[in-house]
Amino acid sequence: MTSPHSRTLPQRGQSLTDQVMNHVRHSVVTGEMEVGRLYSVYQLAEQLGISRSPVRDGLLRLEEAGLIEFSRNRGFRVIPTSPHDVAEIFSLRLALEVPAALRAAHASTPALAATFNDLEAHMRSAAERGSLDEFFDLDQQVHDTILSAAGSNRVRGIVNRLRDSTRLLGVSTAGKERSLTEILGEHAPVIEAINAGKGQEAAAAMREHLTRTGQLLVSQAITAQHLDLDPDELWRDYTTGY
Amino acid sequence: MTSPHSRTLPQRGQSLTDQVMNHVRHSVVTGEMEVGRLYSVYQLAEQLGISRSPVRDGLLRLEEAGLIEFSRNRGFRVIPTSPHDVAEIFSLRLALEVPAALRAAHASTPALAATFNDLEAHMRSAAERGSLDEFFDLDQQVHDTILSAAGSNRVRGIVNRLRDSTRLLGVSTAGKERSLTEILGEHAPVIEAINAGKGQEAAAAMREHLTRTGQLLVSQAITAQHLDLDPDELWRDYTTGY
DNA sequence: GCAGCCACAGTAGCATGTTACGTGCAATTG
DNA sequence: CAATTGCACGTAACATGCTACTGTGGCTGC
Repeated sequence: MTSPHSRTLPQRGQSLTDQVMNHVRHSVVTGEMEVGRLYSVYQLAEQLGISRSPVRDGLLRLEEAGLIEFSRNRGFRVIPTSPHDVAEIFSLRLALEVPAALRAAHASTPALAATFNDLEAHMRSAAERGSLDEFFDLDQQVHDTILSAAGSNRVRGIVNRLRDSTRLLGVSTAGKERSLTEILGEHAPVIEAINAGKGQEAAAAMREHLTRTGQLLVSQAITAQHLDLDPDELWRDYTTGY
Repeated sequence: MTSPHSRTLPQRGQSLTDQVMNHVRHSVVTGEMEVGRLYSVYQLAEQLGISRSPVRDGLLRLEEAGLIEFSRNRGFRVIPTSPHDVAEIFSLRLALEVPAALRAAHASTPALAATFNDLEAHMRSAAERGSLDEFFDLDQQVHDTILSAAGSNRVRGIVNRLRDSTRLLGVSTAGKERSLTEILGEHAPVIEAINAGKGQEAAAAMREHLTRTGQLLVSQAITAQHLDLDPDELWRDYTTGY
């Protein structure tokens, strides 16, 4: 059971700890692991055919990131992402990524523009094919590239961590292909403004994009969890000031 | 040495892992551990008289927080905090804490005001006694309380993690007692505005406070590391847009 | 029927053995 | 003398044994 059989494809550089983290993240978005249900380190280690150490290490890091929660002597569970959480996360992204777009515009280069155009083309392709996984992956890359161009390396890490918490909602409920081309359409002005070096416009476009996406996800979270909340009011509560 | 003797006092809540994290943090600010030098898990475990597991766990979490860095099969080292890092960190805090001050003002209550006044009194006392440790501890509590009142729980975690990275600079170089009363004087308007429910004023005062502190720390970092940089220019580079 | 007690199962946390790998050094060779 | 290769050492990463603790369900007594 714990022997190193076929599954042990080490996949260069990728430590078992990282693999565990990816496995859990992936299992959550695919629904393989239920939110709220208790799991144990023992169980997961056996399932993956590895020992408890890397499993424990990975889970500890996921706990640090706020994705899971340990219940003392009972196991761990995936923390449900409430509409409040979604609103808070997007208020954060507004605070961080809107200024980053402005800064990225000021640091615009031809090489950067080429990267953006490339990413945009791929996104269009993914959207037409309706490939959700790929689309969201590219979406993240666009945002990451912007943050990188803005020289905000710490923000990159923070935003990437926040993304984990929202993705399970995003992928599971955003089944509308219409949303994909819509989101794509929101990216264009951001990229265009950055490439043109127009900071204020880039910031405004980014704000628009994040606001739309955030409001959409908040609404989806509310309906998915059968809650009786006013999405607009909730959104306003959390984004006031940002 | 490694046998389960008297040291096995269960000690509520405080796990060995946490103790390790605190030890490393403390050792860094006191200069007991040199920035950039290689240390090993083995070494540290023996020094603390515990096994490698909790040491490793704690260091892994510190790595996640960005305080240390593992070099595969070589050991770990404390990551140096460059003036650029300081500037980036404060640009982040500006983006997060200024809106939080505004939100806190909107959520002001008498109980909150009492907490603030209490903290302020303690800070004054600490400043007069020149107790740096205590002062910075209280400073952090003030900021934490503001974030808490603003309902930004994720921001609390993020800011607290950022603080670790700047503290080693702050404590080791900010030896001037003048700075303490100065910082204290900057807190007053923030607290006052929050208690009065005046959001805009609270935000402006927080911006002022963070700007001053950040610029001071950037300058200190530059001189401490004997670099030839213009603090104002560096500061402007990182805080544009925030 | 209810409350308190107790025994049980499962878990987190810690200790320690094991393995494979990166690094620097020294010996060897062209 | 310089470059290359082989080797020894120290380390991270992983595996696994162990123990104390805690929440849970069944049992007993009232």
